[in-house]
Amino acid sequence: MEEKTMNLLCTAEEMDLVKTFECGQCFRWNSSADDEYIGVAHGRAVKIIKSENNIYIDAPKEDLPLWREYFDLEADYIRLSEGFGVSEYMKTCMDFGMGIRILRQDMWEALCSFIISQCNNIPRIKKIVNTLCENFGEEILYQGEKFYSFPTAEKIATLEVSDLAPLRAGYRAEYIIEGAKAVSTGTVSYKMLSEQSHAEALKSIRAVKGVGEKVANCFILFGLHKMEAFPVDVWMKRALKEHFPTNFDPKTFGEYAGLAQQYIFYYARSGDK
DNA sequence: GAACAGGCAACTC
DNA sequence: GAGTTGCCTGTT
Repeated sequence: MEEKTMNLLCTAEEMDLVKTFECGQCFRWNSSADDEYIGVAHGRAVKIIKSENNIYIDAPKEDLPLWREYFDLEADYIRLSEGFGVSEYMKTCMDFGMGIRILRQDMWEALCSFIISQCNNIPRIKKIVNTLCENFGEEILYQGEKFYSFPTAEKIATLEVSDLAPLRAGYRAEYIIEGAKAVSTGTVSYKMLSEQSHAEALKSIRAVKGVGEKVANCFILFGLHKMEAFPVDVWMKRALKEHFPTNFDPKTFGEYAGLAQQYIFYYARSGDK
């Protein structure tokens, strides 16, 4: 074990590794053992573990602020949830999902990943994303194993659809390249979009071919960390139909509706309903 | 082999 | 603007 730089990140109560990494928001974190995940973010491979009641990360002390930001640990999710209402159902969802952190992922990585997600299940999304990184990312050696950074939009923008054939991404390949071009040319920029309202950002990102309502909202929530974004997929449709009035408006949840969405979504996907 | 999947664009009315 | 259809690929 080369864990000489393990540093305390937060308590296990603040962040639940399984919930955070398995709730469908990210595709590059994998369990490497019990209570242990390895992922690639900020161009580095990093291990994170749960021990006793704490979460430790294999990163130097000076990088802790960076990782605390990535895991959104400065936000108090209990307080952000105050507008979610007090229905039994919402309480159940929140209890079940407590410990989920909405990651501050790289904008381009989120855009690309959720373009790939359309009409796909998580294992296949992970496989395609992984192949994309292996083929076009930079090699990262970590604890004797090879990992790969997420390729830059600039790099992907230079490719042809045929170059992406190894991904087996099907009709999404064209959309990946369209997204890469939009980001690399600055048509889509973090600065611009983060300064826009949710509605404006939605319009901006939907101008990219292959980005519809659902992918756009995932992008805004996970790539821009605008918490009012409320992605509705088939799971959410089912849950909303069952537990909320017809024509339910996410605005009811307030400006952190996206967090409510994650709690509902994660609970719906758990199989308990 | 047909139907379908965590969605989208293009087309129809 | 609401509804339908084809799309790559993999799985059932």
